[in-house]
Amino acid sequence: MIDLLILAEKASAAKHMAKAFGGTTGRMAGKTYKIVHAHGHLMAFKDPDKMVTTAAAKQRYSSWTDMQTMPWDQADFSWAKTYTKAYNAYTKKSKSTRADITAIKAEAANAQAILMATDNDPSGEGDLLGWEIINAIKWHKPVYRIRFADETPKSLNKALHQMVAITDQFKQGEYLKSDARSKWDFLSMQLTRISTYAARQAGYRVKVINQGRLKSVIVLKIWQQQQLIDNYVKTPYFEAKFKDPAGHIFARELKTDAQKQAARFADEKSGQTATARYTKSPVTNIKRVRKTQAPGALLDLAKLGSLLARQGFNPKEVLATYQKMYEAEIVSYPRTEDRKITQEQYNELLPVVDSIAAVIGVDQRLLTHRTLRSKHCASAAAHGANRPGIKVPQSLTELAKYGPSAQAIYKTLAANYLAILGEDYEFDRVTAQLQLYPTFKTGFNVPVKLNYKAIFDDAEQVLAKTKPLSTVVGPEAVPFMYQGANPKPTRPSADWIGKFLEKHNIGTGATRLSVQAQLTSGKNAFINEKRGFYTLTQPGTIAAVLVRDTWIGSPQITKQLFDHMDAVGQLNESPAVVVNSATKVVAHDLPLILNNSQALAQFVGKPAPTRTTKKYKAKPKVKGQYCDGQTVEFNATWSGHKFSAEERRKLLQGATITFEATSKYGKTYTATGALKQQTYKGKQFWGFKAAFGK
DNA sequence: GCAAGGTC
Repeated sequence: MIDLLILAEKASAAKHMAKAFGGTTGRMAGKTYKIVHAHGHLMAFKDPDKMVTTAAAKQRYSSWTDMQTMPWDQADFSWAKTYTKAYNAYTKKSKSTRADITAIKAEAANAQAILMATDNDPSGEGDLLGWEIINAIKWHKPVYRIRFADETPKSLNKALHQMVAITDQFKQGEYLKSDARSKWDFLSMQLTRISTYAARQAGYRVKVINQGRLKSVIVLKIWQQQQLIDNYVKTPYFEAKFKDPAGHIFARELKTDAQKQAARFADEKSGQTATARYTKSPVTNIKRVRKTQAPGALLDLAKLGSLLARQGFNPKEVLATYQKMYEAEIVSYPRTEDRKITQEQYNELLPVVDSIAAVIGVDQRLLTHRTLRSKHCASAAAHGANRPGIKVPQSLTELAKYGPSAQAIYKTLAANYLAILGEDYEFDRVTAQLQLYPTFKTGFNVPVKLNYKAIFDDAEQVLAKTKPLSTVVGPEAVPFMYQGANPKPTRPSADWIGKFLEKHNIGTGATRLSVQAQLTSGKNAFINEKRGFYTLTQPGTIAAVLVRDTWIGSPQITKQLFDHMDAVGQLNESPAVVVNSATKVVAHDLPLILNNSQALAQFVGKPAPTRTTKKYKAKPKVKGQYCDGQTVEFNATWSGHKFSAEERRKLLQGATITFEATSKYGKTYTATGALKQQTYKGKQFWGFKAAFGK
């Protein structure tokens, strides 16, 4: 018997704990222990029709076509969970998690208590997956919880001394809120059924039109942006500005629409007239101020994905390659939420920063900033921002075995990390104005010392390829007519969607990239991706048009969900209120989606005419009363033979008949048989059944 | 056939 069975979320966490506590089994703080681990969620909700008991309910919750069955009544559901299938990328096989549960159960049989040491995610997901396992093994003895700031030995040992008892899961806010979240998302599946039905009703032969609070928002946002681009009309304007001999532009700062209207003219002539009112003016009030800028935030996976998209790597490949590099401990944990690191994580990496620099060809003399800036420092960061691992590769070429993007991943990730060891970028801010017209101003930056920017330049993409202007301003500037235009809307891209999702706090670091990978791959892809730029496919356009003006397509829905989840987490609100709100969304969106299907023809073109192949042609039927009294319907023709009135009468009497049939190869043969109730693909039907072999 | 959230 051991005192504590320590349950870690995943293999890497278990490994770090073994390192911190002195082995997979052992004794620490006067207690014997053993470490086991899951791999994320081992349990998931059963299908809707498997969570209800009566035959009528089972029928209701399996329907994809009867809109009267929705919204679902969540009170009908048992919310029972079952094992999931875990996909192994190496064996390319899916395996049930049943074996993992059995193994943990066997270990628990020898333990006095379980210590839940899963991740401490802000969403409570670690608590949810921990309880799923504890419930699945039917554990009724004490449960303790630790929450660690990161997985370094120091933090893990510190957490161990702050162990708390959490024996009642229904009083634990973290569990309650993530449980409510998972039920909310589960109920949102109805919107996929509704959308699929709506598209088919409108005549589109679609597979599945997926909807959810990530998918719908992404697809709708891309569609709306595409509409803006399609409807964009370039409207030129003409405005008076000044230019000095070096080419610096002096202009008025136009903030409000009124200011813009007063200074900009739609026709060239008015622009010329306005410009002609000005004369050459001396430049005055030239100021040079030395300024500094600290390195930017560290990367998360979505940001890394979008940086690499510009180099032609797709999210799916980047995810897979990163995962392999993580398993080899060359890079840190991929699915992190963190954009910061703890002091411990910083200290851990410090001894190897010079060798990392050598591998990616960064000048080690630039790495002089050996304290962690507060802007990059978090008091708790379970995994910390995406960064290089403690294991440093010998060279970049050695990384090629992990995948096409491996070298690019390491170079980008390492350079971004090393930048925080560089000194602040130094530049001069130069400003000046015109003596005669002081509202006309200019301003630009002159680099003094690149410092961290020589390691990783976060603003790289913004820099134009034009030659920088001379830093000499003035001594005078002449008026000229500037021709501008209203800006063209940005093309949807991985980067752009990433920023949008982050702004609205939709999805987590892990799901933001994985849902984009999902939407851009497979036969039923909703998004075409090319070098990071997005366009919608036909099913993608259908999905978007269907959720116009709906709640599921609005980023506000996630905001509301999260606000309510926080209240549940604080035990200030009943979880049922959160779950109920999903039903309200379905009730609100159902008629809108059905109505939106009428707009499909306008935006995605008319559906292709239905194929009239033999396979889909309805066969003529015969109806009558069978000898047992029930009314039956069966095909009027069987294997090229049309039953005569006499044969039909006999068949309904239950008699055996014999006739000449024609095979599909044109050969005639004698068939003997009777009318029978049969099953085809799980569906029952009545029809002639030949007694072959006679 | 359905979600989003973990995981490999």
